[in-house]
Amino acid sequence: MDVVSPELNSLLPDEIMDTEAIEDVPHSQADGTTVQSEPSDDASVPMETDAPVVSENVTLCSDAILPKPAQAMTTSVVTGTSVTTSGLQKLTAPFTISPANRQIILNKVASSQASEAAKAAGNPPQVIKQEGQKLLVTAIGKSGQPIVLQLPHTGSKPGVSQTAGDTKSQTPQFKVVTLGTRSELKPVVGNQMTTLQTQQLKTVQNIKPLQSVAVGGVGGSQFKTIIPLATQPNVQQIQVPGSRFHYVRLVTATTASSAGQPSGPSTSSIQTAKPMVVSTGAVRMSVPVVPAQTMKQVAPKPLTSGTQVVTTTQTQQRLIMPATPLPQIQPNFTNLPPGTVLTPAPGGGNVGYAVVPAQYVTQIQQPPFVTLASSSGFSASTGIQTQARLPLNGPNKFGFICLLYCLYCDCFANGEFCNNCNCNNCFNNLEHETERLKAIKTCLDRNPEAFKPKIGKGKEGESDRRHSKGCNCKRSGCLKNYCECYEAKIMCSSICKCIGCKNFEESPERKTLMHLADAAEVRVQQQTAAKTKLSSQISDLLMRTTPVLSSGGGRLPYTFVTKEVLEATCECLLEQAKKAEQTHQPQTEAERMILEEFGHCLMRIISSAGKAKADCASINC
DNA sequence: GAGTTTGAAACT
DNA sequence: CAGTTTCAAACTC
Ligand SMILES: [Zn+2]
Ligand SMILES: [Zn+2]
Ligand SMILES: [Zn+2]
Ligand SMILES: [Zn+2]
Repeated sequence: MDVVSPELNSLLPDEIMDTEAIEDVPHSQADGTTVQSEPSDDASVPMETDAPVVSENVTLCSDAILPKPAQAMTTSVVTGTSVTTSGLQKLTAPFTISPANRQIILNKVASSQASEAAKAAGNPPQVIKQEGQKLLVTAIGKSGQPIVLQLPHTGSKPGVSQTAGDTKSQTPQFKVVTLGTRSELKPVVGNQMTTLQTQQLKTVQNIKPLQSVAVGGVGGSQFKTIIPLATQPNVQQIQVPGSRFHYVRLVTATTASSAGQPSGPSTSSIQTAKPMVVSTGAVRMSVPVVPAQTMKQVAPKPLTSGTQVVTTTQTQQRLIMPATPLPQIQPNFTNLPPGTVLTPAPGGGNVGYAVVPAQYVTQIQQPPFVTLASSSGFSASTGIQTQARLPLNGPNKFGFICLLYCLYCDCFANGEFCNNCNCNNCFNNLEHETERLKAIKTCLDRNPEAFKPKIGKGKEGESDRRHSKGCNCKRSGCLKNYCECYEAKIMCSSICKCIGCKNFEESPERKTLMHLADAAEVRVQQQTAAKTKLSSQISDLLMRTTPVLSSGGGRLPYTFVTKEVLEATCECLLEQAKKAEQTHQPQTEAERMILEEFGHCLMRIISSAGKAKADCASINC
């Protein structure tokens, strides 16, 4: 999955929801509508808490609440995305966030399966297609071997992203096939497809069977998850072993536990089972979040005894968890199996659902509803990993931490993989997909808006542009780039909590600043124009004087310092004088500046003359 | 380029 | 919600 880049995110919001997207999804309902979690629908959908059911286009939160009708219909956004083939590699968009900003998450297929599949597969077509239970990607990797994605043995997979790992999947060389990134989908949905996007789409477009789960929040903030479906949408697949409900795990299972882990608590610490039931208007999903390895150690409990249903928001989203206070439960969210993603609903914070890697889901025979055990290495209140910090030797951006604190790394915060930045021990890359997904989840848990642009898009005109949270400046007067409002070139609004704000319409300071900025810009332009003119005069002169030089080696000063050159030079000097005056430079400084400029002009003239002479010399020879 | 200032987000 | 900590970027010299 990928988080849509800010730019994309801002572009997609509403448009992405259009019906076209739905049409592209084969498994969408015939009428093109999606199942929404409207109250009325809730009753109609037989969902039991124990049986995690995910039907096609399931909207976890009722979209009906959304402001726009168009959004209500939405659902299908292919997430996931990037097919990494030898030629196409999309590093950005590590995870996908729905238009309204929500995210999606996916699971990975066990690497072993993938590798085996890869061996078995020949050279399939060039499109990703589903054959029975396998998803074959015909693209050839660097190794020359076809990439094969194997779906969970049972069949369909509502997996969101698939990473086809070759035998080396644990190494940086594994191929990752993600199904649909927002950026890639966007083209499909909208009309604005860029060339790049088109290219990226090529490979992914054919993955039609999709299952989309949209978790809607109130008021337009909803999470959407689109999961590739195998053949038929089978609800309740999650709980029945061997059923079609699977998530595709893209990265090798071993990855989580091995190499990449910095200090480890991330994977090994997952020892408790956390039954989670997310009910949406139409669907309720119960996902025992427990590492496959530890499943047996967990004593299954009746859902009723140790769980509680938490209903958040007006929609029917609910989380069914052990009846422990939320604060205590939260830490466990971080201990989900590698690849598990939680998608908190906006606003509520405790609403959402968990997507568990297929490997874990399939192994769950009896959803163990157990009391969650506390895990070490995680903050009790936030669930953020605290003990895995890497020693900071350098300026980091620092890899692992950077994943934990998305704000510390712009790349990660922007939903991109680190690339060409100076991160140390960076984990924000494909090689650490597991950690990365976890980090994404953590960030979203903490702040559902984490990957959302802070500045409103301003749909109807620019008046709408404003900081989503407002600034909190204390000393900058909101007239320096320290202020996010000012940095975005927008004025502070009522939601800002700044002190001593000078960044408002009538602010004299702001006006002065604006004028100064404008004046500076004008000066730069004038100066540039003057220099350009001088250069052209000189070169022009050069052309005209060449004959003179070649004929008899006249005296260069008189040859080059013509009326035009003099005028151009004077213009430069005058510009410099103006500049000095506008910046209130003392006379001595002004004189120095002008003389300096004069020196520059002379140098240009001399340089030109020298060149001309040299050229003549070479010509004569 | 080194050092300082600043405010967002995390954390308590 | 308020105070503190941490960080990277903005800014200054
Ligand atoms: Zn980084
Ligand atoms: Zn401000
Ligand atoms: Zn502001
Ligand atoms: Zn302000």
